[in-house]
Amino acid sequence: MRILIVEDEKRLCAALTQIMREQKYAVDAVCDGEDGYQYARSGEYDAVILDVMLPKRSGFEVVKALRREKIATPVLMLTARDELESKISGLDCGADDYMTKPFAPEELTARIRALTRRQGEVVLEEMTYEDVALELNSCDLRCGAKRIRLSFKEFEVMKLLLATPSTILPKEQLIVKVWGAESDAADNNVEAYISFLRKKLFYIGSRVTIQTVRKLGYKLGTE
Amino acid sequence: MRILIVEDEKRLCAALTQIMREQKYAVDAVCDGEDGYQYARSGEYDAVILDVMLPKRSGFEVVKALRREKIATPVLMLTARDELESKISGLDCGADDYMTKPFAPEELTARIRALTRRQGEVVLEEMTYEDVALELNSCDLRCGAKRIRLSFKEFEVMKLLLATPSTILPKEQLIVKVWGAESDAADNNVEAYISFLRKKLFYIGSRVTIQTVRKLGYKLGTE
DNA sequence: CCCGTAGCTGAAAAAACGCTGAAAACAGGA
DNA sequence: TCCTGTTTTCAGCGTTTTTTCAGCTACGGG
Repeated sequence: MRILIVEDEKRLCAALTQIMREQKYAVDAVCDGEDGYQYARSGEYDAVILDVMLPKRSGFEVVKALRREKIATPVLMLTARDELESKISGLDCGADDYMTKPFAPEELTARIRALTRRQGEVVLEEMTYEDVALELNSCDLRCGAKRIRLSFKEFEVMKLLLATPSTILPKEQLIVKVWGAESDAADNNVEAYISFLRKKLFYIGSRVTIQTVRKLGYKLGTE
Repeated sequence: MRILIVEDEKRLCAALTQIMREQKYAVDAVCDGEDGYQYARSGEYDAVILDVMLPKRSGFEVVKALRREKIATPVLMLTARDELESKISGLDCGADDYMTKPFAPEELTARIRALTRRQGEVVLEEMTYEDVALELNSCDLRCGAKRIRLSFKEFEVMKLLLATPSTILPKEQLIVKVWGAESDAADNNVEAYISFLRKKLFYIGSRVTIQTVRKLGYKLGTE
């Protein structure tokens, strides 16, 4: 779940971000109405938390503009207490809910839950190199019609290789990114996984290979 | 536009009725939870204003009962100020919005406008994937002529799986969306329901399967 | 051509993860 | 209240993933 926070007051913005992150939302935060509008119109968010008083464009303008473009992302407006007029115009502009400052974190999260309850999300993506594709949503490695499921760590390693297809990926970096900096994984762990991946690449009949660069690391190539 | 008001405090009830009538809504008012429930389940209202503290059945019970019967009429809950817990449970129970007492008439009308605006949304009859269909009104899972009733949680889980058929649905997300973010449901709860659903999919003879993606979650697929 | 280092890989052990049947706890309706 | 269907809990089991290890191969420098 992705949340966009549009709030110019630095401290509040940081607080909001933290609260939502704790609830496992992916948060982006911007601090003026123009940026808020530009980000929100991408349509990639599951909800927007929008202050009314903002530099450049007010929260009202932002919602109105979004709705005019048929962007239906739920919007929760933030208003100062005693700005009843704001509340009303906010809802009439097309916001889905509003909340007065200050507020309890629980209230915020409950409201966002209510707003996002009806959402579904669809993101399709894959990384490719030559004739192989790594399907990020299923962890499948595919070549033509043949496919095979990768385990979690295999997937992580393959992802890193595909991320920088032309450059050499040092073992050290693989260890840090896949096993974590703290871990005491040895070089041989990486070698084992490279071996697994080679078998799977072979199995699906790809002409992509993982090439060893002695003393330096690995890179993708073709036979 | 027809509005149902469920409020036991006589003066408040009269005030609400008057406010809404002034806005040209057709208003029915009842004063206990049982009546509120019976009236609301007729489904003939465009919105319900529902107090939490009510004789016979609490507002929570009423919403929950309505939602269980798949009555989607928007519900605005009324709670005393400082009953944050109530607010949260209200939204989690299936209410669409809440408002604290006392409140300004303009706020009430604005909120009702917001709630009734959402009515335009298209309501899906069923969600399908390959040879299975999930009937949203009856909670039945169907494959060809064979069908089986799902329990509420089974239904919720299946709905989420169907919402993103090609992508992996993490357990974490299932817990948050089905059990609620606050809940202390364990991974095993999800596993138990996946197991139930698999049995039912098998029972109706579908070729759809729920595939496990270790460490990541579940997704739908076919044998 | 030989040696030493680096890397590879099969097999097996260890750990993590997930599945499921059964029972208990719970909730709602008659 | 009891009964029924739902949800939670738990323990044991099976599977997959991950780690480990040992023997092997490939490479490059001298």
